Amino acid sequence: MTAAQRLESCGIRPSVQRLAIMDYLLKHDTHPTVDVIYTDLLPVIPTLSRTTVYNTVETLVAHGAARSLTIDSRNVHYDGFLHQHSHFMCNRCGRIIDMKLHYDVMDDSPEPGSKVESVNIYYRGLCGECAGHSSIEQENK
Amino acid sequence: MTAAQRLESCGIRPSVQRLAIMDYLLKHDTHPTVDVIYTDLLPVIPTLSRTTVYNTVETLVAHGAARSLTIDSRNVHYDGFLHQHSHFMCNRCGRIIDMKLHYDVMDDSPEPGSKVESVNIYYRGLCGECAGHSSIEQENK
DNA sequence: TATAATTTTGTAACGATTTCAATTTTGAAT
DNA sequence: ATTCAAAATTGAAATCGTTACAAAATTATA
Repeated sequence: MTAAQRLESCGIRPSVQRLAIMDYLLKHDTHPTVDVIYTDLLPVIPTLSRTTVYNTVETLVAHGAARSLTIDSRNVHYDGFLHQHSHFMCNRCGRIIDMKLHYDVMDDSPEPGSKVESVNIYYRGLCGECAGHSSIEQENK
Repeated sequence: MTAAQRLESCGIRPSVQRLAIMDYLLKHDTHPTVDVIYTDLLPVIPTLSRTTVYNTVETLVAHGAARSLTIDSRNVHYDGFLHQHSHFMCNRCGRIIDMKLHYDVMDDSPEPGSKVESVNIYYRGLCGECAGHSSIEQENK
């Protein structure tokens, strides 16, 4: 699926910036922050503003074209992969890795009358690379 | 379980501030932010500093006496209830409500060699109270 | 007591995000 | 095409949660 198709199917008007940001999310499974998106796209769109990236990811999430991840209390991360899946965040290097969902999520309500809209599952620990080493200083804490 | 017992069992030295904050977490299932804890305890401990609350909750989490919740991208919330459970955050009023865990969490690894340390599950939607109304302006967004 | 270690405190700094008004771009209607 | 209105982009300033830091206070130990 192209960025144009995703925007179209979510009812979002295309623009150079929106297409570039959507495209970035579709082509990277790294769950970038606003700042990463901004830094990586600046060479491509030299007039790009950080505010535009904030505005755009907000629009994408509001229209269901992307998902925001609040695993990391420091920054919000964004994910353009919409199929149901969970995440693993490495406590040492900070990477967020996709994981398959291994069980059926219940849609039970916390109290009568409430409506569940989304379910988020994430794991924390050490990724394969970081678990291998033993005494490398922590890049993220 | 008293605050003193919790600190003791987690190897944390007691102090007036630590006891008060631990006690606050044990007596409230509201998943307060640092600011809420600070504001509520200030009348009790007039000399309390916000920094102390930050330091203390960090100590509590580091020693396993409390848990931090990163559901809300705005603020970190804290939880003194240690049994395995999940959370529901209302998209309108912002409340975080405890939920039972309805299934076994798999401890499968995202990649070979990685080590899972914790699993977090949270739901978002509208709580019973907010789902009931239809057009009250949003207090939290 | 004296001394060292720990904890608390307040201020300043930091950094992610939001606000806002001006500018630019886009779309629709002439 | 040209004009006008609406929407999107931009950059600067403000906001606000959190962290850093050094001084003051408290506690533990000798």
